[in-house]
Amino acid sequence: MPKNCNFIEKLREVGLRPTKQRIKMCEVLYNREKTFHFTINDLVKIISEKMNEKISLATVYNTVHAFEKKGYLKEISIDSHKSYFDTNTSAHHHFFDEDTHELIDCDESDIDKINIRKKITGKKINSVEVLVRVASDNQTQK
Amino acid sequence: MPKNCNFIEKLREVGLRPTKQRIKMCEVLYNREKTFHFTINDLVKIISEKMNEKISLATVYNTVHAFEKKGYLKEISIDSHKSYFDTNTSAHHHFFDEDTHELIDCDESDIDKINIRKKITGKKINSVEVLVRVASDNQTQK
DNA sequence: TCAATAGTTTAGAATTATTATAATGTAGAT
DNA sequence: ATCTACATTATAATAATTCTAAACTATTGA
Ligand SMILES: [Mn+2]
Ligand SMILES: [Mn+2]
Ligand SMILES: [Zn+2]
Ligand SMILES: [Zn+2]
Repeated sequence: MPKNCNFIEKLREVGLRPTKQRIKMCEVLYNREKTFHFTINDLVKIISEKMNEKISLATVYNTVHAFEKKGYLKEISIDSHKSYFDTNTSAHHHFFDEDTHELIDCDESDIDKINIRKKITGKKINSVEVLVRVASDNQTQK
Repeated sequence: MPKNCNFIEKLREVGLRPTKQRIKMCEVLYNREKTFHFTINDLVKIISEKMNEKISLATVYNTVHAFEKKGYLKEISIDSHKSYFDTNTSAHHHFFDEDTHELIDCDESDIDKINIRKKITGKKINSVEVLVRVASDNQTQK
């Protein structure tokens, strides 16, 4: 989704009513330079604290899932105890910082194309994604 | 963990008391030919239905986490709505069947070694795992 | 313009997964 | 056999998510 633009049109295009709440969420999610990785709680905090806008938690859940269904967001499974979402909806690889619990996108060029030799009969491959878990490299530690 | 063997010794070795419940769980988890992927609910069902053994849900949670901490089990994040565990505790790749929600191990030989060109300063790589999502390949479908 | 309508937001209740509590039970040591 | 630390259990508590039903709003078209 392009930045600094008419989210009303974008929402209409996919058949979502451009309500105040949805437009606000678009601003938070897509008015930025880089891919944004977040949890529902992150998003609620940003809207209520940084943007000083009252929004119901249920609406954030509803809207995030509406966006997901329409292809505006992608859910990422990294940590079974937390649900992450990603404004980059293409299949791509991630670094996951186990210290900060932060997700970082991996460029195409950072990892060679992955060749899968095994076939599962009757099944087609939908996506191939790599997760690289990293953590601080203090030799002094432990 | 070897199969058909003395789980009592194994448990003692890592400092877990070999209780009735833990031995039962070892039998379910490790008396099998292949890697076992399961959810807490799968495990409770197997113990109570197939093995006809009463066990408290809290004990299954406690014991799974005790095993995880001792390196007998590994948690796998695939689907943020469900927690999967794996009796194969080494870093390895998976196929995930989106139709059946089944996890399948990938052999070393099935995927070439993955070369990560990007470095994150001050961070070391803990693991590199690939998830291949597959689904039924019916041309007739949709 | 302005109701009619369908879709949306909301507060709060309900549900589900997981963890905590505290009483009871048991393994391992003496 | 007794003791003690640890484990199991039923149940309560918590946390994340979804449901419900009433109030609200964007859109349509008279
Ligand atoms: Mn979801
Ligand atoms: Mn866990
Ligand atoms: Zn991403
Ligand atoms: Zn596995």
